[in-house]
Amino acid sequence: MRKIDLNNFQVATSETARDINSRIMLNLVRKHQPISRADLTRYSGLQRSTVSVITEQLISERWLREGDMGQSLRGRRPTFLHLNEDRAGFFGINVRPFTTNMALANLTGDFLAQESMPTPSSASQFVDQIGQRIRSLKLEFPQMAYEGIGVSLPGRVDLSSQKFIFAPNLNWREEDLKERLEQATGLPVDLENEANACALSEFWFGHHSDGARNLIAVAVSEGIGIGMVLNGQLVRGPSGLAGEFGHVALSEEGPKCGCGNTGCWEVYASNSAAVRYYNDAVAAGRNGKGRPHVKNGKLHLNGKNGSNGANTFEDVLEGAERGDLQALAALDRMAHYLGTGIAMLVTGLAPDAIVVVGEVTRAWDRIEPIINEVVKRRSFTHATTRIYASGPAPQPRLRGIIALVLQKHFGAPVIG
Amino acid sequence: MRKIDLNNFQVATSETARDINSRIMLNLVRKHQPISRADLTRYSGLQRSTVSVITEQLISERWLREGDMGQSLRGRRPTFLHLNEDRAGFFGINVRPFTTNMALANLTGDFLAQESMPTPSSASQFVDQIGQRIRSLKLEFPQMAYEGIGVSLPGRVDLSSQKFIFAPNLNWREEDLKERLEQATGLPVDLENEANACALSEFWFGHHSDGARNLIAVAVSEGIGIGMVLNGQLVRGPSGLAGEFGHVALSEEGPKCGCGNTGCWEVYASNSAAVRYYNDAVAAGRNGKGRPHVKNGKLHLNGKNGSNGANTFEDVLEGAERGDLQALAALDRMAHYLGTGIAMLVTGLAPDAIVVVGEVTRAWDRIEPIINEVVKRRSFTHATTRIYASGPAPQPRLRGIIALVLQKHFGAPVIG
DNA sequence: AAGATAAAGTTCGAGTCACGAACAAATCCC
DNA sequence: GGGATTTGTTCGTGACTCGAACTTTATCTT
Repeated sequence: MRKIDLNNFQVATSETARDINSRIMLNLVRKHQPISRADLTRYSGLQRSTVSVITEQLISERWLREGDMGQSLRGRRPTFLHLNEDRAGFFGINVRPFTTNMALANLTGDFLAQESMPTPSSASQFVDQIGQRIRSLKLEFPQMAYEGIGVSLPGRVDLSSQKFIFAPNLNWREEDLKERLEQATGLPVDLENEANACALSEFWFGHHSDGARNLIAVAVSEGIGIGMVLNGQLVRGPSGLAGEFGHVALSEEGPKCGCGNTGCWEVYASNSAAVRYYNDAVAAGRNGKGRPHVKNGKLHLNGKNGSNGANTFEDVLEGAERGDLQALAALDRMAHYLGTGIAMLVTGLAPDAIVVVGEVTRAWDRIEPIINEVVKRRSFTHATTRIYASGPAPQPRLRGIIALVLQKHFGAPVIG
Repeated sequence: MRKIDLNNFQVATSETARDINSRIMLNLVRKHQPISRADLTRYSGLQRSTVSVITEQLISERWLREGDMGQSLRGRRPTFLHLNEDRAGFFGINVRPFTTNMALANLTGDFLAQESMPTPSSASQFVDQIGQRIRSLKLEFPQMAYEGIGVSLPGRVDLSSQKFIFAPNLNWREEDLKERLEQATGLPVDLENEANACALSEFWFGHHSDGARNLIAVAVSEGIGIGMVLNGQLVRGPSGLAGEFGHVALSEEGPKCGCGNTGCWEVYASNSAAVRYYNDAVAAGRNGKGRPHVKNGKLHLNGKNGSNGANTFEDVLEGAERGDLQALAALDRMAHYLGTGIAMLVTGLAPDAIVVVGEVTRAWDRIEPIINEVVKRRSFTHATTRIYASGPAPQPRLRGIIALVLQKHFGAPVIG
């Protein structure tokens, strides 16, 4: 039950009922297509007449289209309805520190086109380049009705100003990206944190989560970001800062983190942490020791990510695939701490599922049992959260940011 | 934006709009009463005619009543509307390990009667005794229309079966309390975890949280329970287990907790923990030492809560009020760890506010600065969460469980 | 082959609802 | 007392869902 927000509510008009029921129809078609009007009445509980009128309207607005006839044991054969794949173009843009991906998707969430480019060094250049690509894609697919743009960012987006803040790995200035991109393209733009995008992707496209309304995405890269869908809604907190579990301390003591705190989860379990473990082990190996440096009971931090030894997380992963013992040990250690943090999420939020996203899932076979063991040992035993690597969808962030824009048409209208 | 739950949704009928708008009216009256119809049209954006019809209906159903005339600078004077205090009796029952409180509240949430009794030793006796008291209260207030019963429990309630599970401090068997109480009283019954009740109390009755839609309650007693309101909704997780942050480990090593894990937050920061600190200090004092027992780097656990020295948390609080240094040290230590856990919540969920509930708030002046210092140092600095002790409301659990039942009439109808 | 049966889908009148204009009531100012 | 102003009500209109009746298109039975 939701409390009505008296600072920001919507009264119901005579069109509200149609609004709600159209959304329900769209969702039923999305889930069950191809589906007949008769089945829609059965699933929805609405009257046949009402379903007829609503679908007629959705067809005339090109959200739905009629397809083939279905079979029936006796009586008139049903006409199948489908989502209209030609309608509604959504652009999704996934900005990562070095690479930016872009896709054009239709109503069903399928990608019609996909592009990749080096991430520009400033927001201005980004707006220019994206604007240009969108214009040329629009020319390439002239029959689409374009609906909006979603941008996934490696940082948090302030909810009220829609400016993005905190992109430690992106050297853009805090700018009004949303408005500038809207002006450049003439389309509505939504910015979102990448972990939130991953959570949305699982929520809207993950078939396993059929009835799951509480999902958490753990986006592991240079840091760790958490995206939460609870009660079927993205949890962003009052200003968009919710989800920084990556900066929760796993122990009172511990290595210093860039955020000012010490012992943050992401200092132990991010890609950078694995690189550090690996470099330390390699260095220690050269010194004739078998263990990483430890000074007064604390981990020894070798400056910034992988600066010592110049290894990258890619190197660690490749090493592990080759069977390099030091790389495997680094990964195992990372997995152990991933498990520790995930145990915290399982205990505190008891979601249906937790999805791990990031390069590290390439080594999922290796790390999964470690994570499971730690979670089993260190979490509240009654929760039955499933933990898995982000599915076969190649680009969770990109699909998630598409889900964000799709939501506007498939989500329940906010009333009351 | 909410995704429509296709396993469990509600279509809109012709009455849906009225449903929604009535709720909005009720909420506006609740917030602004006394208020005129004219002001309701201004706040709501509905037409004067619509407001007239809706209020007339709400008055005929006795939700609202007309009151005095208001003033106006010119023109006809407005008729004030109020919530009808005589309508709608809600029973709230707060079950704690030793004492059970009960209250009868009206639409405005004011208590008309309040009772207290020792907590029965079994659920059967509980149902019998409560049934009897409710029958006699109904006779005492015959004009009320009774709407429901809410029960706050020191444990978690399974969402699907509505059985309560996990009441480590309550020796009742896992039983179908809900149905039995409904049969005994003829009223709908809702069970809820006490921390969730506290969160609801703050959300519905805390005037400070005017626009706050993300609140967390930290209920500190023998253990630590967390109740979360995020996006204006209680977060219970798929089966009602969300909120067990009390069993998140603050460090890899640490004292064993009853849950099986080690180093749980509540082992460090609950009332029982403070008693343990105090008893250890007293024992150490007798041994001529000034510090608690420590064995191989771990805290020394003296059996169960306060068994050594037979002190209670009440003793610690009284000791602190008298200025007993050992009691003050125990409290300070508890406060430190309360801060550590709260920092986790601030970092991970960045709510508008965190409310601390429990006996420990009697020493709030002492512990607040300690908590604030730890939170400031150990949480993500960008969040602006306010932390305070549960307000002057004498019985947060009781008010919260009333809020739970009130929600049914003031919450937004679930559509789509 | 004709009629019965059944399922899909449409049409239409009735009831509910919010809207908005017109109207009635109450009060102040000059 | 008359105009201005604000509150609150009445009533016709259009949007919506409902449900019954009806049409269309099949299969099954005899």
